[in-house]
Order: sequence, then structure tokens, then C-alpha cells
Amino acid sequence: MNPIVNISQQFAAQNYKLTPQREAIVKVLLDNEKDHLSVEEVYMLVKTSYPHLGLATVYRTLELLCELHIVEKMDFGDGVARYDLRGDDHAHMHHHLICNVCGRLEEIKEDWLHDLELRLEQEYGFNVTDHRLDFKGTYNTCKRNGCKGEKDCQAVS
Amino acid sequence: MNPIVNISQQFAAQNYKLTPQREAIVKVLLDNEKDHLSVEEVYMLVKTSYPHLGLATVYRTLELLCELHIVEKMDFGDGVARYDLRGDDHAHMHHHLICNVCGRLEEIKEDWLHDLELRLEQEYGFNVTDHRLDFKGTYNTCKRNGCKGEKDCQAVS
DNA sequence: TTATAATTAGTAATCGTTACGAATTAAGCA
DNA sequence: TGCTTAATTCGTAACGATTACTAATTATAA
Ligand SMILES: [Mn+2]
Ligand SMILES: [Mn+2]
Ligand SMILES: [Zn+2]
Ligand SMILES: [Zn+2]
Repeated sequence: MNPIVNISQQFAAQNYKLTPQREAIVKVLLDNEKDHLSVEEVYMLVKTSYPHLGLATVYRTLELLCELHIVEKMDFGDGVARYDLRGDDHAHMHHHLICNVCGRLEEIKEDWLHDLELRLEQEYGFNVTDHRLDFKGTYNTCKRNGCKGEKDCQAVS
Repeated sequence: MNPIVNISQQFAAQNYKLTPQREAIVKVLLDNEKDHLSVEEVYMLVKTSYPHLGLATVYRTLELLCELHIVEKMDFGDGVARYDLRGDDHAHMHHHLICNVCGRLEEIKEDWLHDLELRLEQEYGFNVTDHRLDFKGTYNTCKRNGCKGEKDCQAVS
């Protein structure tokens, strides 16, 4: 399904309207789904398609998207909040690999935590509703060659 | 080994001194190892043992402890950075269970990610140096009874 | 001692975020 | 259609956690 239509329906389901401003912001996120944009970055990017949009609207819309579990607010330790599309069904938050050498950030969409969450349910009586798993480390290629900023590099900051 | 002596040696190993101010701050962290204190909370607590200690020194010392991998700077989404003792050898960052109902935070010291990290090495050529794993969910006891603030509750904020 | 470096204290400045009032737009209804 | 009310947006002021900076203090070394 067209992701904009899909998101529009999720807005409607909670009695929210997908205003032109909100749609412009959502499109920026979809057009940069590999990135993890900050508020300021979204603000800059959305200005090209909607020049008069205000910064406060970006803050409010991203907060709303969090509430709807469409995006996840993340902190990568660089002093600004970053926003990450959760993906199709929003059920499971994807995992991250972050390279110490070049800052590249790779996503693992597959859910690697299912077994552990079963164990938490059984041994701890804890029912998991969400999770966050990030790995920091070094790609062997980066260790050997140094990262030369290949085109698939998605540095966080 | 006495944890203060241990930490003192780690300071010395990197040519840092464990000044009285730094020691007072480290003791606050050790005396509250179950908590995840913010800078302001450390500042308040350390004032009882060292009334003249300045806020900037708390910031600087916690930053230094991060650099030495003695503590981990964490963001639980409540607007302030919180600091978490990594534990004995600092090698592995422990995991968290956070209850949606009562905010209780439980730590899992055991490393549940070893197998996944082997897989990352082999399938992704990615050598993990650190990780972060937090689960959000609900304790069955909290779901049934509501959390009545039992004595072992360690709410984050 | 005297010079040099490290550390601390206090506070001003910074900057991401939040709060707020006025203006605009949409929805509901006669 | 007009009128009323609610939702949304805009611009900006206020907030507050963090950082930066200077002077004072303390340790280290010649
Ligand atoms: Mn991501
Ligand atoms: Mn912890
Ligand atoms: Zn790399
Ligand atoms: Zn609970």
C-alpha cells in the first residue's frame, strides 16, 4: 500500500488529520528513510517543499508520529533527538550496527530478540511490549582499509 | 577488591588522579549502584559528604568516568542524562527491563547477546565492542495488582 | 622556592526544546 | 450559506540541561 495512504489512515484512526504540513513532514521522513534525521534536519529538508512551515510544527508533528508509533525518538549521544521510521507494522523496533571508525549506521530489520523475550515472559514474568538493541563496533573492512566514505555510508551525525 | 581502590587504579593507569572531589562522586555512585542517577541527583547527594563541591565538577567527573568506561551515560527519555555503573570488568554493558506500569527498572547482568555478536562477526564482518539492550514491558504482577511501590521498585524518574 | 601543569569553583553563555498567545484553518450545525 | 467551536499552525519568548570560560586553588617537578 502507498505508505502515505497507510499513514493517513493511522492518523484518521486516532482522529488526527493529515494536514498538508504533516504530510510534507512525513514525506521528508519517507524520502530519507535510511537516515536518522534530527528536528533541525527535517526542518531544513521540508522547507524545500513547504517553505513557510514553522519549526514548532516539526516538533509537534514528530511528537505525534511518536505517539502513533510511526517513528521512534532516538538518542545517539550527539546532543539532538533523532527520529527513526519504525517500518511497516511498527510492531518490532529494528536493531542498529554503528561503526566506531566511520560512523556508518546499518539497520537489521529482522527480529533477533524473540527467543529472549519468551524467556523474559517465562522466567521473569515480564511481558515485553518494545525493545531497543544497538551494537557498537567496527566493520572488518573499515578496520583494514579505513572507511573511505563509500556511498552506502550512513553516518549518524 | 575494594571498588574504590580498583577505580583509583584505573584512574592512575590513565594518568588521572582520584581527587577528593572525584572520590566523593564515585562513592555516591557506588552507594546508589541500583539507581540511575542524573547529574543533579549526584550533585545533591554528594553535597552531604562534600558540601562545597561544584556542579561543573560533577559534570566533568562523570564525563571522565565515561571515558574510562566505568559508567555509561544513558538516556531514558526524561530530559536528563543518567549515569549507570558498568560493573566489575566493564566489558559488557548490562541489560534493562523497564516496567510500563510502575517505572521499575531491573538489571540483567548476564550477557544475553554473545551468540548474536558471534553472528554479527561471521555474517556481517562486524566486530562488536559494545552494546545496549533495553526492554520495555509489563510485569505480570503489575498488570494484575497494579504496582504498589514495593521496596524493590527502582523507578527511573 | 619557583615555575608549570592539573584541577576546581563559580557563573555566563549556549542551544535544543517547550510553552504560550495570536492567527489561521477546518468541522459542525442552523 | 453564515455562525460557532475546535483543531492546528506560526512566531517567538521562556526554560533548563549542558558547555564554555576565567580566576583561584592545588598538585607536580625542577
Ligand atoms: Mn534505525
Ligand atoms: Mn543499569
Ligand atoms: Zn566504518
Ligand atoms: Zn511495574
